[in-house]
Amino acid sequence: MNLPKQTDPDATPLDEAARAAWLYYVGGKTQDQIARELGMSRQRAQRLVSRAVSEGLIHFRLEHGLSSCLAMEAALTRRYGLKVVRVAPSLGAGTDPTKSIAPIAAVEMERVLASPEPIVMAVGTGRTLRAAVEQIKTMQCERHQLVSLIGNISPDGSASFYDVIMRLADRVHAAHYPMPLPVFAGSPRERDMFHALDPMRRTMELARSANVTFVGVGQIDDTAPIRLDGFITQVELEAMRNAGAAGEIVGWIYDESGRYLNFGSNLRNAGVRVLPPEENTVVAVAAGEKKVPALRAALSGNLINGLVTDEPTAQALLDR
Amino acid sequence: MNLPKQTDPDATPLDEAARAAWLYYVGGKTQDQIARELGMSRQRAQRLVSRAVSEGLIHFRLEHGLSSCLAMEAALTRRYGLKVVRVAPSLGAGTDPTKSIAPIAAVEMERVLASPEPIVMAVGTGRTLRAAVEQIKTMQCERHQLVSLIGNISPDGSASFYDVIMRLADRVHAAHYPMPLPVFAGSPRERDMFHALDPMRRTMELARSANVTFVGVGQIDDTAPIRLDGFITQVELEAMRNAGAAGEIVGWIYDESGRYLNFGSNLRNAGVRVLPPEENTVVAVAAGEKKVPALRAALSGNLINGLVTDEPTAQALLDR
DNA sequence: CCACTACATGAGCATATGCTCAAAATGCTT
DNA sequence: AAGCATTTTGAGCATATGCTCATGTAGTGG
Repeated sequence: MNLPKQTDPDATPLDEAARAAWLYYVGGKTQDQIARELGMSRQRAQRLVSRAVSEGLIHFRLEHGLSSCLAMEAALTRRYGLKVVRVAPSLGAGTDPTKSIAPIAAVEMERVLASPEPIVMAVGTGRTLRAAVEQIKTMQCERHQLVSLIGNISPDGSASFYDVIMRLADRVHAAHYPMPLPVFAGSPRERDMFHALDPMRRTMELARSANVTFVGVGQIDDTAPIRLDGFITQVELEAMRNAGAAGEIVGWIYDESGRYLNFGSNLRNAGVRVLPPEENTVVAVAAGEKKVPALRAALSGNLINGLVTDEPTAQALLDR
Repeated sequence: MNLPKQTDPDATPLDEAARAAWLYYVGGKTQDQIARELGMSRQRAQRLVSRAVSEGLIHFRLEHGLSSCLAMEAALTRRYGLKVVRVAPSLGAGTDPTKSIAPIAAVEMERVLASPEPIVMAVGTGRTLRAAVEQIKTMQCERHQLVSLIGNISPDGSASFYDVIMRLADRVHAAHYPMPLPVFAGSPRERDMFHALDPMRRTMELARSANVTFVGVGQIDDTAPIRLDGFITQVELEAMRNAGAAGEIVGWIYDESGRYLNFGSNLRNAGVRVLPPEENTVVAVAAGEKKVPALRAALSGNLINGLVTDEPTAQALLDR
């Protein structure tokens, strides 16, 4: 056995965690061995490993497509004519589906960003997308441009609630264009004023020219994120539901056949809405029983031509 | 809790292993929970997880460059003017360095193969390279061409001892050109006869035109792989050592300043030797104390302009 | 149809892991 | 420099993991 090494003096705490995780997962050593090698207590080694996992320093990636998931991907492609489909294995009914689709969505985003041609990638917001971005590996993407589809000022005035674009830009080192706007303007007139600003116009134009777009999908029910996060009021939500609201993408509410409502909060939405894609690719990242109607509507209205979801959701979209 | 699911009737054993590993590593569940969810005994779940790891269905990847390794990479780049350098964290003095460099080399090869332009990748053989290829993820690389630098018939007549190119082609679905040749011909004349064959000529030409080359590096001492695998005799090895042999790349032996010996077994080598790269990239994948002199020689003779190695080896190459 | 090999299974157990808690260290404010 | 809050540390312990071994089960060749 080796003599206990002194820990490198110039190692950051994260370095130590990464090294411990490397020894544990790649080297297959026990935490006891690692502790001895690194000259620390076993508990400290244990904490470093667990920290590395929770901080995302080490990633687990399934390199084997599960045949059941592959079958669903093929079926979804056929049924809805999609360009991009990934179905993540479920983690069981009790678990937040975000946990399973985030790593898969991250791989898909990496694949897109690996393109050597300069691309414009537009992104929405939301918990799911945020989780996915956290799992993306660091890359050098100076050639690409990232643009947000949606304002980054939430109703309480704080910037960046689920600040997807900034995190993404951090990770992949690309030029990025957030929208210094409220998500919803106070009135249609106020929104028009914002839109008249020159830099805003340019950013929105960039967003509309995106080659690839990644968005979340919100359900319209009592748990509607757009309502829970305080973007629209309960009253407004009810009105939209009565008008046939079925789902929402970057705050734009559409009905069950995927047509945007020309009504209510949509008149105040200050962001860029996603239009049925032609050459470009629009990938929805969403899973969960509650989101099935919203996804079905977006798919039948061809608002999206790509999907990252999990097994139960895929199954639900295929049933019937 | 969920009712125990019946295992899918159409799931292959590997599918089950992959699913168990997904639930374990990505889902963070205990093997007990997994066993219940999948309707099997805990031991079975345990075996599935361990199988998924050993079969490489699940990969562990460090997403955080250790500062000490990054520093060495920078230093090696500066010292030897390299285009590609990766230094893997060590797994401790007792552990086979192959284990640590294989995953890093795999990432590097994936990066090269991700190129959308068609490329020609030449590969050597060896334990290390073979281990790296096993860790490469499956890809669709129909646009690329893979070519072997070295015959695939070993001295005992069996084809494919460390059949790197076939495995690689399997994984990445690219056109591939092995060399249906013995590694060493019986005599220079016999070698010339092989080389006169038309298909052989074309393959060798392809190999010489490679954009990127990945090779192992063999030491020339009592543990020389070229000797242990029975390619040359002890007597021949001694003669080469006396003539100044310092290392070997795809069976071609070079001296301490990286010049190929015009002598002995080199006169019978039927493969394509690696020449000092100009536009193209030649990456050596090798680590271990024993390989340091061979690596140093290859580096100072500019036989290679890329290196994947581990921490102690990098340190040794930088010391002095 | 039987004997044989090779591999899969579950029980039992030694060991590894991760959680909780109290003590110690660190940093920040006054 | 003292006091307070926050974080880090290791001990102890309950639980999870993985190994060994005895037994079972399928597949193969006589």
